[in-house]
Parts: sequence; structure tokens; C-alpha cells
Amino acid sequence: MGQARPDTRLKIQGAATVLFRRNGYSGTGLKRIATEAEAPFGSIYHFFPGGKQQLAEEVIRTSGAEYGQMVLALLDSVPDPVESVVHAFQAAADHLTATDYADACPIATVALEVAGTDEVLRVATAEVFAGWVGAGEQWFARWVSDQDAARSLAYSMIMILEGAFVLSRAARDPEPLRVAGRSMAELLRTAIDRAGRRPNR
Amino acid sequence: MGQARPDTRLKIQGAATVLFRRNGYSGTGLKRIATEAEAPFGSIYHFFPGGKQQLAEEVIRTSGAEYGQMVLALLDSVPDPVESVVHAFQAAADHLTATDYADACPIATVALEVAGTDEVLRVATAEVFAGWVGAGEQWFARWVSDQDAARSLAYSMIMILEGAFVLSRAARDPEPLRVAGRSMAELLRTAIDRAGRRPNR
DNA sequence: GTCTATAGATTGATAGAC
DNA sequence: GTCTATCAATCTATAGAC
Repeated sequence: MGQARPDTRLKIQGAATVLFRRNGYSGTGLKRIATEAEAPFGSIYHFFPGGKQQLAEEVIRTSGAEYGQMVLALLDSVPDPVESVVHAFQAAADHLTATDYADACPIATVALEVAGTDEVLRVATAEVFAGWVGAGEQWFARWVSDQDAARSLAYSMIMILEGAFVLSRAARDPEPLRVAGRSMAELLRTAIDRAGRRPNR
Repeated sequence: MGQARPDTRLKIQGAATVLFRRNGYSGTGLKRIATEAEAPFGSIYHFFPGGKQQLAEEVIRTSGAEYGQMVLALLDSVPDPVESVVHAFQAAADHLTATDYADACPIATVALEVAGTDEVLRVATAEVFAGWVGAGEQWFARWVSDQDAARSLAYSMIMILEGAFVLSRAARDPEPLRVAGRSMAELLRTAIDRAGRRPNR
């Protein structure tokens, strides 16, 4: 009676998002996804006729977009940009330790796995990253007038964050993420200083 | 006659190194490794009684150490440290494109895959990264007297390199690696400047 | 030590009853 | 739309002939 209508399709996508993020693409079986989603196995192919690939593509695009928005919202929650960067990396570190080093980037593991083996999924990950770079570029452009510099900062923040996730998860230690935050703050400070001294590079 | 004695064990380890690097741990089957190594399947368990895990652990430690030494040699091939960093990232970009975006970091994909699922392999990747950080710290300490600053630079270089590999492989574009090189050079320049102005932080 | 055959579990995917 | 049964392939791992 009035059960919350959990929506099988969403439950499957949600379980797949968690499992792909934590165990990767090859490391996650459809059977496990169905079990974790408390959904019948056949429902996967009912809602995702393209099978594992289609499910993964939707997971990549959806969770990628959500994660990008989450990070942007985090950056906007602190007024000073340099402090904001440090705060965002600290928040990532806190979340990582709070989830026992499970929840880092939602798509990085899959991105590395499929880069050379599945063209559809590779393009999906590339487009997610491109979206992040574009959004980050706009954010940094608020503090750095030179568009090229803003774009480089966006690239660098995403890259050092991804690398920090790799090292922090491997070592089960949040320290790499904190170091990454300080380095990124340093880069931003330098860019802002330079813009002040000689506008437009 | 006098055939080069290719050493079955080495052939297996070599094939596994290539396949783990390109397709990941879960994505690489032992059958495929045996085929690629032109070795009988049973030889894998003869030389690696611990099975896939033991083989992977040896691959992680060996290829990790080799890669670290290779990068250090690359850094030492250019006298000026800032130029050297840019040069090293450019070399990584060249190698990546030359191998059709297959050969990036030898252990990053596996590191992310096993971080939450295989404690033995997680520790192996963590120790490889720790070795890189230590070696990098010593290298940067030649130009930056503050040991903490040298350590942060080593961390940052490894992290931004790893992140750049993720983005470059996903986009099939060497540009992220070049941006990463410039950012890392910028960080080093700043650290050297600061050390000059106020020694020991 | 080399190599084959195969066990036993699990994979992605499909068919078809309900 | 839901769910079960099953297929063919592949996985890791082992047994045992040579």
C-alpha cells in the first residue's frame, strides 16, 4: 500500500553508479548490480536494452554531471577563491575518509579501464571531463581575466584532484588530497598575482 | 640454435605488465596473458603459485620501480629543473601518442581497481607510489632547501601527472599533459623563488 | 618443467512463462 | 513489466600425463 514506488530503473542505475565507482567496469558484474539494486536480473535488459555498455554510458554521463555540479556548488560556498579551493579539497578528503576510501571520482576508474577497449564509453568519459573543464574555466575566469590561464587552472585542478584520489585511495591516507589543495591554491594565487601585475598575460 | 632462451617466466611477467597497464586487472584474463606471452597456461601457476594476485603484485612492484627510475633519469637529462619538468611531461605526452594512448602510468588503472577490493595489491601500489614520492622529494630537494616544500612538489608532480594521464587517455589528446607540465613548472618556479626570498619557508 | 584438459564458478546476454 | 531459467563464453584454478 502506497509503497514509495522506488522505480526499478533508478535503483539499477544507482546500484551501478556505486559499484562502477568502487570496483570499476570490468570488476562489476550485472548479476551483482541486480542483487544490490534488489531488482530482477531481467529488468536490466528491459530498461537498458544495450546491456552493460548502455547502462555504463548512462551512469558515466549522469554521475559525471552530478559530480561536476556538486564540486562547483562547493567552490561557490566560500567567497575567497583561494580559500575555496583549499576548502573543496579538504571536503573531498573528508568525504573519502568518511566512506572508508570508497567514494572518490565517480568515473576515473572506468575511464582508465575503457580508454583503450570501448570507444563508446571512452567518448562518454571524455565528454564528462570536457564539461568539467568548461565549467571550471568559467569559474576561474571570475578571478583571472586571461581565458587561457583560466582554462589551464581548470585543467590543473581536475588533474591534480584525480591524481590525489589515486594516491589517497592507494595509501588510505587523506594527506595527498590536502597537499593537492595547497598546491592548487598556490597556482591560483600565482595566476591572480600575475593578472594584477600584467593584465592579459 | 642457441635460441635466445626467452625465459618463460619473464615472458609471462612482460605480457602481464602490458595487459594490466592497458586493460586493467579485472579486464585482463590469465588465458589472454598466456596467449600473449606465447607460454602454456599451466606455466603461469608453475612460476606464480599464488595465481593472478601474485603475478599482479610482482608486476606492480617491478614495473612501478622501473617507471620511477625512468622518470628520474628523464628529469636528470636536462640541467635546468624548471625546463626539465616541462620536458619530462612533453616526453610523457610523446610516448602516449606514439603508443596510440595505451602506455600511460603502468599501475594507475590497477591501483584504482584494487583500492577497495584487494588489500595485498592495494598495499603494493601504495608502496610504489611512496617510493616515487621519496625519490621525487630527493630530486626537488636539490633545488628547494625546505624539505616539506620538496615533498609537496614531489606529491604534486606525481598527482598532476596521474590526473593528466586520465584526461589525456580519455580525450585521446596530449594537451592535458602539456598543461600539467606547465603548471608543475610554475609550482616549482614559485617554490624556488620563495626559497630565495625567505629561506626555510 | 612443459603442456593439456578440465573442473567449478561467474560472466554478459536471451528466451519465454507469468 | 516482472521474474526465472538457461545459454555460450570466459574466468581462475587444479590435476595429471608427458
